[in-house]
Amino acid sequence: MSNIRAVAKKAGVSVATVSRALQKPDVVSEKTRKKVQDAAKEVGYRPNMMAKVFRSKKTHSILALVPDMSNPFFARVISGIQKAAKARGFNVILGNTLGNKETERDFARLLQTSQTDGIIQLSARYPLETPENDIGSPLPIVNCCECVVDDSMPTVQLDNQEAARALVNYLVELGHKRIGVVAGPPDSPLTAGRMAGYKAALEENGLTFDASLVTEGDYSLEAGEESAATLLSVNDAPTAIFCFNDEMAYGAMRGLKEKGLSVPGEVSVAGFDDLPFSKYMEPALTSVRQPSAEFGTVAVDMLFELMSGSLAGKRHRQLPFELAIRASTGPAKQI
Amino acid sequence: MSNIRAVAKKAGVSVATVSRALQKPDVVSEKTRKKVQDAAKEVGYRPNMMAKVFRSKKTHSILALVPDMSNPFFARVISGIQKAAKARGFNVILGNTLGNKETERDFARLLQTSQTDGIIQLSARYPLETPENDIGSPLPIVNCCECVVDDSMPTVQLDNQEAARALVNYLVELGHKRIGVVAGPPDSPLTAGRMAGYKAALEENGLTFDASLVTEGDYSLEAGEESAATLLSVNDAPTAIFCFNDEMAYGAMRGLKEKGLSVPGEVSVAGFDDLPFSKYMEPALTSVRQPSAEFGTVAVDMLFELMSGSLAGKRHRQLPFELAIRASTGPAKQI
DNA sequence: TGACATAATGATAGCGCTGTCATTTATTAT
DNA sequence: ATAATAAATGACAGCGCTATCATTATGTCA
Repeated sequence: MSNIRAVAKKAGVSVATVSRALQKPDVVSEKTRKKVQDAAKEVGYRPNMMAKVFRSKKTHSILALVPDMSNPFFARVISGIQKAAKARGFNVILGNTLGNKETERDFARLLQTSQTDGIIQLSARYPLETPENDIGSPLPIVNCCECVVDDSMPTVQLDNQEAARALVNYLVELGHKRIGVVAGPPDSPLTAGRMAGYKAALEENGLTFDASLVTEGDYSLEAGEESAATLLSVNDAPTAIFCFNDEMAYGAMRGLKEKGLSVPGEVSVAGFDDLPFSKYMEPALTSVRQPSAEFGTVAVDMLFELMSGSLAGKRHRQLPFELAIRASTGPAKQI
Repeated sequence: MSNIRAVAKKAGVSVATVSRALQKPDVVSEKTRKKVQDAAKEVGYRPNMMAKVFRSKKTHSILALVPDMSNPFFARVISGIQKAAKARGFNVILGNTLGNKETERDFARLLQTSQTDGIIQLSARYPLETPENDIGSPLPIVNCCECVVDDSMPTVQLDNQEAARALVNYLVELGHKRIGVVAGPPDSPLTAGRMAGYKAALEENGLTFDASLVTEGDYSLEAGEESAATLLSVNDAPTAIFCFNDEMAYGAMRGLKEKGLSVPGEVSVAGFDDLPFSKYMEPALTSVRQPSAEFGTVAVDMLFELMSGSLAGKRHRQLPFELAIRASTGPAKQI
């Protein structure tokens, strides 16, 4: 593999000039630039990026930490991240943690061993919280989509509470008084935010919170199906079910139909995320739209500001949600 | 940031010994190994991976080239790739090409500039085919899921032709004589393979091929919807529609319902991929199951064999498909 | 015990590149 | 034309690590 020295020799200049001609073309004369470029082409020069990275201490790559790649919502966010990163000449390393704490830390170590310049994490847990990992200085990490407890971490998020509140308010307007919830994992701040919105909406409409109407799911299709069954077995079963993501809503719809209940005739179902599929479900799913790809873009923007030290006061950005009202929700069945 | 020299000093040994103690623990005495490990911990040593990579010329990363991350099928394959790579201590760099030729080449260049050890590509086009990129020696690339024309490239694939044939045969058994197709992009070998299977099945059942029953789609939900409309407008419209992926099948089902046609009562619909969603559609979608995660695993296995030079004779591996018969297909409507 | 093989360690070059500083060349002002 | 300034280039150290080879310590056997 030809190296920078071969080019220098061919072009009759020093290696430093070659490096300059290729990296910062504006500081060399047009004549030598041309000379170097020709020589590079002639000897088939391919810069060894690893040497460059090693020397310059910039990897030009960011790590995307995600609990589950096959989750379509995350896939879309990552797609946004990748596009934005590429536009800046950065690569994206994929860290699929499967929710595993150890794996998260393994990946986070990439940052500490200078294999990546920054991290965008799509989960709640701060991956570097062990004392062993505490190296004092703030690391370039941006949290995306999740609520985080640590206020100092830069975040891009939805106002989950407000979104949940809006959706539940809409269900109440339709006449629903018993609204079931298929929530996310109980320890997640995101779950907490949406639950808070749910409760707020109940309260402002004079409805009492009933813990038996709340189930927990892991965001999978199966979880939705099981939760629907659970909710139906409750005394005075709900006439509407609010799932904390669309996949669980799909599962719930299936569960309801298996019990012979029509959606939305007998039970309304709503989701969260508004995946592209949701429009195509039968009936089409009511959901809260999250600007998935934009999450990625904004997160990348923030990470770059953070890395360049120019992250202005606003460490927390909020993207707007939107209610996507479709056919899976309808007037409450009169009892 | 403490480096290897600091550790050496602390442990009272040479840097070479530190390197050995940490990289190949079995060649140093137990005593010094312990000494070095303690010293490393004490000074908070974090090896600079980039220096290591630079020196050893091994990046321990592979690139996954994929046309569209948000395609759930690809997302699952990548998930498999990532898991398998991680098990071998390798990272996965994500290359979302959006089908763009230039972008593909940009990413492929990572290999040539020693930023990655190998590539797994999930698209058909050979990314390094320009003369500029031709550096003679065979590069460590494995093709996954796609059919490739170039016989020398190692591949993991489904027998797409056989799978399509099996599915169409099944539709014929149900009594369908006019079977529409929503195919993939016309230039894709994968499309060609499945089309060949479709035609073969028609032929062996004494049915004549009718080009007006074939539409092309880009694997999107929308394409399926539009294609369904197109197929319905044909003279003597099909009683069954075979889509080359599940997403288009979802779209087709929606399109049919919009025209007031019942599935499978009036028109049967089948897909390809068998995404987890398909079981949850209403009606549940008949499809060809592809072992998505296993694709990733096997591709990684092959890539490692290729990189270590131990790839045995079999450069083409085939994974088994399975028909997932569900409610979206039924007996042909009698005319 | 001495001769030899083997295991463990040390000394050091250098991977390919970039950043710094010194030097040369071109440009402008006087 | 000369001095002062700016632009362009060259020389070279060294990033942190690993690979190689030389050296020393340890073990084995007659």
